[in-house]
Amino acid sequence: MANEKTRGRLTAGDWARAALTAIGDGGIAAVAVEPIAARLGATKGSFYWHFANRDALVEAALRLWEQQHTEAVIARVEEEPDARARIRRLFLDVTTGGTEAVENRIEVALLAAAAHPLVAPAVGRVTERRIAYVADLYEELGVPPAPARRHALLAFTTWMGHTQLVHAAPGVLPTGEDASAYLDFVLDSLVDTGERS
Amino acid sequence: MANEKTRGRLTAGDWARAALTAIGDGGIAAVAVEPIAARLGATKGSFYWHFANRDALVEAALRLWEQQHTEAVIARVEEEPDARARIRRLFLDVTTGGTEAVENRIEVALLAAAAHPLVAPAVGRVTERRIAYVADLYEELGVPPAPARRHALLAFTTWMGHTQLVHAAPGVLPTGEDASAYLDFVLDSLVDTGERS
DNA sequence: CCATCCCCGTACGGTACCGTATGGAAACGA
DNA sequence: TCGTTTCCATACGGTACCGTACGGGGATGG
Repeated sequence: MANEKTRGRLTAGDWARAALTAIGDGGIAAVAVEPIAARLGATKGSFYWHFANRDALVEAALRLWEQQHTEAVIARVEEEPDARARIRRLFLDVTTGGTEAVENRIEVALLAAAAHPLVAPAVGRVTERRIAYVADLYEELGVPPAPARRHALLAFTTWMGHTQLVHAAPGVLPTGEDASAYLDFVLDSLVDTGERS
Repeated sequence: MANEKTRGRLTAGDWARAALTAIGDGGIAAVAVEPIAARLGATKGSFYWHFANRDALVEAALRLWEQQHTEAVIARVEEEPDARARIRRLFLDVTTGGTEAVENRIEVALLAAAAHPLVAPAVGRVTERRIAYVADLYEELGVPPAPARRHALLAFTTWMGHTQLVHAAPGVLPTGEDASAYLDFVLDSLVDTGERS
């Protein structure tokens, strides 16, 4: 499999993508030059021409993640016309993809590495960006800013927890037909913005 | 600091505790014999007398975690007389402890390592055990088994997400007085078992 | 006081990875 | 075609860790 386009020569982007994949497979510790080089069918000689050292590769992978897994998802959700539909879409996008979704594995790995000096700022920015976006969605539903922020925090918390649960113990979640029913149950509890009180 | 009691000689339990601490600090990968030995003021010679290899140490640490961080927490919550109070207590116990809570760091690290062959079964058992316990709490509130299971899943999901958020980006959460207000907001959304529909 | 066993330190070989040095092949402009 | 630049493989030293071998000291029972 490896890399079929640009056969032979590699770009810095190729290395960054491979590093991000490695993060999904084995966490930050799996961003090791020699194993990734082998996976790309190359050697360290190539790597140290494109990057100064291992940390630079980690940074490049994080930039890739920060750009792809935040802005891209938001852009996709923005296609939905209705704000209520966007919230549902946000959860569906993340839930669909199954247990082995690479996206989720990367999320979990980076969350666990939040103490890492290179990871911390990226995770912080992405988290704040996502919560702010969800808060905007609630405001579009007519919720005032302060409660919108609360609802966004709870929705994001639920989203993270769900991702973790799917990743760590998929067996406890409902399967088949019950799966979508449970998802509706969760979404209803999040989209209910307190009309009753 | 190191280990002051049992000065000199070490037990297998000492190694297991140190390994669990290491997991909290740097994940499964941080369970390395020589660094832990240094932290205990000993050498590998001691370790390989008490354990066959590194995997055995990981297993011992996981057994310690599985026992302490599940049954102990449940036992403490069981002290609360009212079921509603128990649910709140469950969240308060986990939230209180601050950002740097060792407990949370271990949770996050193990969740991220759920793909590890030694970690997977432990995480699976603990997860199922916790969800079943929360489902029991909801049933004590008069909720039938099926919806109780759904509510327990959502509550546990929220709990996990909250733990992740506290660990990865504590800055996005409300601080000071708003913190407990937000917590009440979350708890209300979880303890509300659908009386309105 | 001595022998035995428990516990541990030291020394060694092996593996995996980081980073550097250097030569050379492939692409490219003139 | 030829020189130059771009890109990469090989080889090397250094570090951190795993697991084994072995020897010795300290506790303990007689």
